[in-house]
Amino acid sequence: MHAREVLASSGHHRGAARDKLIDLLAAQDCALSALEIEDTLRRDGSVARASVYRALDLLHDHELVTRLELGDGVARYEPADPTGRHHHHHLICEQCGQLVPFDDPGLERSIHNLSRRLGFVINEHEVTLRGNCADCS
Amino acid sequence: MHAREVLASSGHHRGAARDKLIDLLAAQDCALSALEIEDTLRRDGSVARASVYRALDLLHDHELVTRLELGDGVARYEPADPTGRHHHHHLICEQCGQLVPFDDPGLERSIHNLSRRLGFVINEHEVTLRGNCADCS
DNA sequence: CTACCTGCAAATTTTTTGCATCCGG
DNA sequence: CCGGATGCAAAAAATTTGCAGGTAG
Repeated sequence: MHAREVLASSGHHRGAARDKLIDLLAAQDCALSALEIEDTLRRDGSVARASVYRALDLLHDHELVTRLELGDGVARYEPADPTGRHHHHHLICEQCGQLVPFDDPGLERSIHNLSRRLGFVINEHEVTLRGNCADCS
Repeated sequence: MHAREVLASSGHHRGAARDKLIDLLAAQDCALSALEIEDTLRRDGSVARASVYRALDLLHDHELVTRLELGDGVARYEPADPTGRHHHHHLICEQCGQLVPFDDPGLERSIHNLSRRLGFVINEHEVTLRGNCADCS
C-alpha cells in the first residue's frame, strides 16, 4: 500500500497504531471488521479500539480502504485498489458462511452503462450476493 | 402486502404493533430505518422499539421485507416484491443525500450470467451506488 | 387455554468522543 | 515546539433480550 505516502503528503504524522493496522490490512486480502482488527493488533502490543476506528476512518476518507456492510450490522474493511485491477465484489455463502470475492467484467460494464442511461455520476459501487458458493452448490 | 396471510398461515397471531408496521411499510415505497419506523408509529399510539425490531425480523425471515445496509451503519427496510416486478437497487446521492431507487435489466442479466459463469447459486443480490443523482449531476 | 404478541427496561454490541499525554517532523 | 496520534474510559447509537402481562384464535 502506498497509504503511508498519501497520508504523509496530506500532513499526517505516523504512529504505531495506524502503522500496524496498515500492515495488517495490506497482508490480509479479505475484509475484516474493526473488532477483528482490534483483537489481532491487541495481541501484539496494546492498540486501542478508538485508534482502530480513527485509522480506518482516515484511510477511508483518503480512499485507501473500502468499507463494506454485508448485512449483519458490522462494517468490514479491505484495502482499496487504486489501480482498479483487483476490484471485486462479494458473495456471502449461506451454507458455509464464507465471504467469497469475485469479479466480473460484464457486471462492471452493466454498471457503467446504466450510469449513462440514468444520468448518474457513479463514484463507488458495491454488489453483494447471497446464496451458495461454488463448493456448496 | 399479502404479508398478513403469509404470517397467519405459518401460525402467527395478529397484534397491534406489527399490524401498524405492515401498513406503514406498504404505504411507503422507499426504505425506512427501524428507528424512523418507531418514531412514526409512536406518534399514533405507543409502539415499543422492541416490537418494531421483532416485527421486522419476522417479516424478513418470511422474505416479506428487504433489509438494506447502505453504509452508514443503519439497517433500512422496504417491502419485498414477491412478483419481482418492482425489483430495484439504490443510488445514494453524495450531493443531496437522497436515496434514489432504480432498475436496470442489463444489470440483472449480468448478475444472472455471472452466477452461471462462477457456479454460484444466488438467492439474493443487492447493488448500491454512491455518486450524484440525475438532478445533481 | 395456549401460544403468540407487546411494552418496558435493562443488557449487548458496535462505534464515537473527551481528554490528558505522547511523539513525529 | 506544534499539530497530529494514541490509549483509556465514558458516552452514544443501534439492536437484542428478559420478563410480566395482554390478546388472538
